[in-house]
Amino acid sequence: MSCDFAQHLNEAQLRAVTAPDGAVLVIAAAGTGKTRTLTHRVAWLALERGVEPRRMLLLTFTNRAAREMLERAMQLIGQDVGGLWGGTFHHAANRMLRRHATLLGYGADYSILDEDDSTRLLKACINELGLRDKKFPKAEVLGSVFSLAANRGADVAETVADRFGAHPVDLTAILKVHTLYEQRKRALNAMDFDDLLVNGLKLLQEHESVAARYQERMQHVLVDEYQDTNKLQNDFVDLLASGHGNLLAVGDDFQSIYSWRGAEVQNILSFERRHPEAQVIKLEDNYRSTPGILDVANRVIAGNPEQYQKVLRATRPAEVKPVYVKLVDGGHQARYIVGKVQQLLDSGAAQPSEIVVLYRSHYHSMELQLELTRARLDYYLMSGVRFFEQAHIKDVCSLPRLAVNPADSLAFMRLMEMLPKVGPKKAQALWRDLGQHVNLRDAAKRAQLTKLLPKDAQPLWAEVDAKIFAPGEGEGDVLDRPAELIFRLVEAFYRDYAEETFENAEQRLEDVEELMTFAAKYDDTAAFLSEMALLTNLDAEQNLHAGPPAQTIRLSTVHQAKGLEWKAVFVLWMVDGMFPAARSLEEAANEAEERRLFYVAVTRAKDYLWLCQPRMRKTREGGVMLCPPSRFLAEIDPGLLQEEKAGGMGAVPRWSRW
DNA sequence: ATAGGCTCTGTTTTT
DNA sequence: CAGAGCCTAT
Repeated sequence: MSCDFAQHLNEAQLRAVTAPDGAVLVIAAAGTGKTRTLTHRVAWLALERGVEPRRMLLLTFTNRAAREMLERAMQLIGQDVGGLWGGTFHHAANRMLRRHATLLGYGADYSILDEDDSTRLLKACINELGLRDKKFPKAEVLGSVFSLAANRGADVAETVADRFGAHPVDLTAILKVHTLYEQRKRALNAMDFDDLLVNGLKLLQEHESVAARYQERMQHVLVDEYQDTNKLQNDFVDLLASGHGNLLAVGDDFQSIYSWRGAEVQNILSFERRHPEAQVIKLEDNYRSTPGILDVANRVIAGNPEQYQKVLRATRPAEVKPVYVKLVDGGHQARYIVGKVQQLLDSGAAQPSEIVVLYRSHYHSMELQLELTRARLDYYLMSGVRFFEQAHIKDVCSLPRLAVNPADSLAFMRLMEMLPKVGPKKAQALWRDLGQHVNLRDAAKRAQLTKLLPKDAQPLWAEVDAKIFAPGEGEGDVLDRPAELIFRLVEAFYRDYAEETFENAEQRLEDVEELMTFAAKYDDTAAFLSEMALLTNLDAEQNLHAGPPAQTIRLSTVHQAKGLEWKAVFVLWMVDGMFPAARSLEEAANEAEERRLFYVAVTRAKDYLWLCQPRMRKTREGGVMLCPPSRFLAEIDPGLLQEEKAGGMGAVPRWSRW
């Protein structure tokens, strides 16, 4: 049952793992065994220090990271770590708030609004205030500014003024929208993603007994990806650990890539100031990449004058240098990559699952997707579409949502708008006439609803209602069984609706099937819904489709590739305006973050790295536009790269129909 | 007045 | 590929 820590770890890792109580900051450069260190720390605390897993809190950036670490820790300890809290900040906050929301004036069964819900609600607020105007900022834009303010713990007015800079905006009107939005969320008994963090922190700050309870319970707080914490998360962690001071933070300031979401590199840079007795341990021995790749990585990041200077030290033998290819255009780039992928596969140099193509923005992968399809190469897109935010998933979840939270007007309207002759206006009128509260357990209320519906919808809904609320064979209330609830809605109504509404109804109904399988694990509708809302697209795919297909190459944004590694990495569109992104460069300070993003891309590679630079791109009007090479390429000494000539326009595919 | 169908446009990164 | 905006049918 014991575990030989000294044998599994290098000297620096071992110091981190066996550090005594108190604050510890681990600066873990890319590929230096950060996950290994964290999981061994958990195991060490459990085995050598006798800390029960349930007294540890492990905060991670993604659910995937949490799951991975818990699994590994479990293997090391040789027993279940079920009691260990592990997950994202949003998850941890939600877990606390589910228990104590009433202290903050929320109902215990509050809904969680995803981004789509938030935007809709904001739109409604803008309309209601009569501000819908070409010149008034769009709901999406306001949403992101409000969110930024929340995550920075900053003043909304200042953030808005800051964000819009010189552009003339009606600050007073924007603040009115914000106030109304906050009121509406309250009326809905709902929290958006930011509210989870805001209220999670507020709970601890304003309710000493609650804070004491969790401080007592969480004897050790461990935080992953610390460089990407924002003000709220940082305060949350500091507060939780303030009693015993047992806080272990792991991060790499070079990989801070979420400032646009309110992440504050200063949190990691000022850690020592805030925790003067903290031990600081640097991990610099890289086990992932070849020296050639590390040379490039070190070179790239040298352009950023951050505080914790560190050099990635190679532990692997030298092999080939990273490749730099100039290409004619996006099509050429796509054909080149497909060719190289085929070479890698044919030569046995890499398995499909060991290959990734990275890019700055989702749409950069369009041409490559076409080309891969033509070449009949399967690929797995780490997509930008969030599973839960797809229309059909939200449609079927609107019923359980309303079941849990009778004040959730968004869910109610969504449900009603699927009925014939019911659009936004009618749905709103219904909501008003029903007293802005629809408790599905109340049969009289449901009857009243049916009566208020337009004639075309009445018989349909009456039947749906009857089928959904028919006394079931199963035990307990249907409303408490999310899978059954969704199943009944689908059978009574949604299957037909989907077939009439969507071109790809079959596909969507398959998604719904998978959703039901997932839902079946829950006998608590509220728990199911918050889990759904907090799942990212990646997590959803892991959970619902039993992981990505093992034998396909991957396409991913650099952001989503954080924390992962592949044998062969291609980086697309190394062109100024795309990587770095034009919009990021509008503010000078963002260049450094784009550079860190490039650093993240480079350090994903274990053996092979290709940097691709097309010379031109298509414009909207069908013309072409010359692209200057990415400024980051110029920062790399030419000697560190091997330049490859990609012949002509690339081979024209044999089976091309054009 | 409102629902629903049609066309056009324009895309950073995500818990 | 979805969302805004316009048009038409009720």
